[in-house]
Amino acid sequence: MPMARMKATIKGVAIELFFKKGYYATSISEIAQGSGIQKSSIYYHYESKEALLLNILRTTLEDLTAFLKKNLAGVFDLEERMRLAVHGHVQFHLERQKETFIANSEMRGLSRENRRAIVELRDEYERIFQDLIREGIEDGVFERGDVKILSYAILTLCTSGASWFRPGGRLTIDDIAAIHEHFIIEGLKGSADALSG
Amino acid sequence: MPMARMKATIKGVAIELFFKKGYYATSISEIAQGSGIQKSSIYYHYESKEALLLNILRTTLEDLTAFLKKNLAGVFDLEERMRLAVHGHVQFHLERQKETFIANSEMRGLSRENRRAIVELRDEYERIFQDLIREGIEDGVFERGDVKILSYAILTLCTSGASWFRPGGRLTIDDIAAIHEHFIIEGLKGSADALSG
DNA sequence: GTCTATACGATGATAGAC
DNA sequence: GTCTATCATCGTATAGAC
Repeated sequence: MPMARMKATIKGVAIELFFKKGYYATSISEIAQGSGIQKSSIYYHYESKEALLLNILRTTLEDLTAFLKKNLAGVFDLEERMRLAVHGHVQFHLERQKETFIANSEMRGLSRENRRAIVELRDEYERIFQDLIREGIEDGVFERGDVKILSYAILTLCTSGASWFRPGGRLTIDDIAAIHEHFIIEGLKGSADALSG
Repeated sequence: MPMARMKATIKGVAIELFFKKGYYATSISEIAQGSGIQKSSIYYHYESKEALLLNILRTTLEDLTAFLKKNLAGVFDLEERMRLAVHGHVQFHLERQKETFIANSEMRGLSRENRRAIVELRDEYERIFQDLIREGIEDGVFERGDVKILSYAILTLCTSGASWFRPGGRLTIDDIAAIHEHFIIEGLKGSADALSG
């Protein structure tokens, strides 16, 4: 098997296991077994267990941010930009449920320097939402409110779907994204002043 | 030191460590060191590491449910009941931030039977919110909507404060509870129909 | 109730053959 | 690229003295 293939296989198996059992509870042996190789062979592809986790977290956050920027490109209406941002955020979190769950829960498995790098990526993503809220308020599209708290509330609400969503269930990804999109836009326009304290 | 005291000390140390490093990443040795005893002495108070986790999860969920029921006792107006439920939920999650974080993230550390028992406690709590939403809709106080999805959204939103709240910061616990209370009541009354898909 | 000592398996990681 | 063999360490938990 060519290296790139096995490297991707290992990553896929790790995502499944980290999602199901958690990073610390998953052993290199289990990842090797799921990949059909011996545990020592893992180290040919990844230099450590933490490097494997870091790879998962980094690509997930990079893909997430790239997806958001792509969705917003060429759109200038602020309400429409927020709708697209929320919709894309929900969509990505449901389509890549396992990776985003890991990204939201397993940062403690990283060393200080690695964690710093990942937190910076996450903050960059959150800043896009905070800018959208700020611009919307300045423009009068949204009511006044605490930008940081609003952004946390929005992102948490949208991410939450990932914990109960089951593919093939009653609602499609687009249904759920639409529900959140509507709810949040209403909240930002109508009740945002309540969030300023 | 009398047994009850040390048992509580161990539990307190475990809560700190499980919150900071996670259940699997925390060793019995570390808990012992933090408690000022040898690791073997832990087993005089708790029969296993999992029993310690179970104890934390059970008391947290039992206290949470008792707090909610106490808050709702003697109040019959449905909007007021929902306000009190949200306010109490936020308050408890901010006052006992570490325990509720553990309760929300470390259930995977339990065996199947123990997890079943804890999930049942959690479901009992969530059912109180779902009943409130259902009754509010039937009474015409809230707009129509999907009761389960609404309850998940409400609980997630309120719990989220626990991940960024820092005691002594800009906002008090009551401030944050009031913000959420207002935001959710507005959502239930005004935009709830958006959540029915 | 707490101690010292220890059993015993599993872990992440490396060395070197093929 | 993958294998076998192995290392050092640490994990939970127990036995028995005090």
